[in-house]
Amino acid sequence: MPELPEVEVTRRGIAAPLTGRVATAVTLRNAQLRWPVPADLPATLPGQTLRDIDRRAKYLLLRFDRGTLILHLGMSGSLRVLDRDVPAATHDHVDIVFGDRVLRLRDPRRFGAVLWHEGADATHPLLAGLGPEPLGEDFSAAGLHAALTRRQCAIKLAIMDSAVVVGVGNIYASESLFRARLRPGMAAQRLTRPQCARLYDEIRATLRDALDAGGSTLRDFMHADGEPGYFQQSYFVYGRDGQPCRVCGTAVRNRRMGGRSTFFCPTCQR
DNA sequence: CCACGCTCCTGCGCGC
DNA sequence: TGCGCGCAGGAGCGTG
Repeated sequence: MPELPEVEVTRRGIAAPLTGRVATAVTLRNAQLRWPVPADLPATLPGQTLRDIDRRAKYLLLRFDRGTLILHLGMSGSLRVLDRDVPAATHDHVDIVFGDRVLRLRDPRRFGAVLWHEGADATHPLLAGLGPEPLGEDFSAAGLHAALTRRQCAIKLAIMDSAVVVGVGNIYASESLFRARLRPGMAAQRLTRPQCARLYDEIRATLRDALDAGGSTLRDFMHADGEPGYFQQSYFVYGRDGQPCRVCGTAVRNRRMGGRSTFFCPTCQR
């Protein structure tokens, strides 16, 4: 499941071979993603040069001459750059062809999105209203504290809210809270300033560590027959229900919060 | 403004 | 061995 580090690794992986190239064709095999892929994309995109690729939250923003192609990988999406004549497989829904190369979106669960937007990012409903980037300069311990003082919900749900901070998914929410030694169920507004500072630090450290781990796989990222740059990672608590905490040995617990599995160590997290 | 539950979809793991 | 069920999950969106 692509979280922010995986999306950033994907961005770097596809930017290197594609930036500066001209789109020559678009193939839509299945336009029914989370929202319909615009049917006129095969008419819109060809002839336009890919100038740059940015990322905002988990959205990839492919900057073309006359607009931005917004991509989201959902839960199961992946992007690869391949030779154009590599046959498409099951769940390969969209191709953006760049001459002899192709950017191919595979997304078995089709929670992803491919959208076209002309105009400033802030004018798009999916991008307007997003909170700060966790690794950016707009995110701060003080700002996090301010955002949390209004929230009565559990801290885990708060940091997964894109209005508070973007890019913290279910896995890294549990991991960040473990590293900050905070119970996922504690009320967001009850975090003290020092606790907010710790959480701020650990959200960033958790994402940066994952990014570093992913960066090491970047070398192999674009092999035509390889899987994209998702990487194995050893988690402190995520997915480790009943197994010993790596710090103190207490059995890790799994509790459902907001319909999502939430893992924590009852001893280390208070 | 805030909180919560529903929804989209397929692959996988488990129980029988 | 095979079948069917339930769960997993990002995040927008409608409702209270």
